[in-house]
Amino acid sequence: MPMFSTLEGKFMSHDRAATETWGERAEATLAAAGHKRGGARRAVVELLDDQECALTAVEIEDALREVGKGKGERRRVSRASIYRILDELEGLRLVQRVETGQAMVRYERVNEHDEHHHHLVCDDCGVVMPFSDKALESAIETLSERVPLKVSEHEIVLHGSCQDCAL
Amino acid sequence: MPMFSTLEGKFMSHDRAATETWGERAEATLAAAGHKRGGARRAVVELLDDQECALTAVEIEDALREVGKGKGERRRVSRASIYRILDELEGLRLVQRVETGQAMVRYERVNEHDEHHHHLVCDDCGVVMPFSDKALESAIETLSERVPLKVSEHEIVLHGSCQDCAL
DNA sequence: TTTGATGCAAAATGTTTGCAAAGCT
DNA sequence: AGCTTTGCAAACATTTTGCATCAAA
Repeated sequence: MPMFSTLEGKFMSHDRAATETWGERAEATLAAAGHKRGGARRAVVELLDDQECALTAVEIEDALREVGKGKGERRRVSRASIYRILDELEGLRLVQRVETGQAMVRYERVNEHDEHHHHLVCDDCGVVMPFSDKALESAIETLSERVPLKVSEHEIVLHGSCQDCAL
Repeated sequence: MPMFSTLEGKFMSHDRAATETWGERAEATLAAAGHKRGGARRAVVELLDDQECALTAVEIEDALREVGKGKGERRRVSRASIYRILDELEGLRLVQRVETGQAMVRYERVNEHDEHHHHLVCDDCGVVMPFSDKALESAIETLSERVPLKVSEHEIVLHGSCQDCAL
C-alpha cells in the first residue's frame, strides 16, 4: 500500500534517501549499541526495510517463512525472537509501534529524514494505509509546545471505511 | 485530571451541558436499543459519567469496589460484565476506546456536544490526561475529506514525559 | 571462549465466551 | 413467563519469559 499524501492528493511511491537505507542505519545503530549480528535479526531488519507500512509480529513471521520472495535473506524466525527483536529496535528508536485498535500491535521502521506519516484504518476489512499531511504536522508541532508534557512522539489514527468497503 | 486546553492555555474544568448528562443519554439510548436495566450496567454508566478521562476495565472494577465513594450506585461488578458492558456502550457510540500504548485499552464516554478531546500519555509514569486543540481539530477535519477513507473517528495520542517525570 | 542471539515450551497478561443463576418487565 | 443481565470459570489470543543451545567476535 503506497502512502497517501494530502499535499499531492494522491498516492506517492516511497522515495528512499540515496545516501543510506534504513536497514543500513539499523545495522550500524545495533552494532554501536554492542549487539552481535544474528541471522534472525538481520532477516527482520531486511524485511522491515522493504515495507511501506506497519506489520504485526505474525505478519512478519509469515513473510519471513515465504523464502525466495523479495530481496534480502528470508529464513524462518521464531515468534519469540521477532518480539524480542522488535522490542530492541523500538528501544533504539529504529521502529515504532502503531496501535490501530486491532487485536495485534503493528510495527514499522522510523526513517530519520523522511516525512512523518500516520495511519488510516478501515474498521470493516482491517486494511491499514499510511498517509501524510503537512498541515496536521504543523498543528501538532505548535500544539506540542503549549501542552504540559515534553512531547517525544505522536500517533494519529483515522478510522473509517475504505473505498472498497464504503460501497 | 482536568483537561488541558491550548485555547485557554490552562486546565479547564469540565462543563456539563445543563440539559442532559451523558449518563441520562446513555440510559435512554440503551433503553431505545431494547436493553433491560441491570444493576451492573447502571453502576458502570454512573461511574463513567463521573470521569474526566479514560479508564481501563480494571480501574473501573476497582473503582466500583470502593463503595460509598462518589455519587451513584457502587457495587462490585465482575470483570467479564465490565468488558461486556463497555463493548455494548462502544457499539452504541456511547463510549470510545483509547489506545495509549499501555498494556490495557482505556475507555471513556463520548459526549455529544462537548468538544472532542485527545490524550497526553507520560511514558515514564503512565499518567494519561486529556487535551483539546481547535487548530488540530480543523486540520483533521480538512484532511478527512481529502483522504481515501470515509472517516468516522480519529484518535490522537501525544507521548512524552509529564512535568513531574521530566524533572 | 565468552557473551549475546535464538528457538522452544511454558507462563503471563488482557480479553472473551459458555453456561447456569438471578433480575427486569 | 420469557427475556436480558450477571458472575464464575474456563477458554482464548497475544506477548513475554526461562532455559538450553547455537553462533558471533
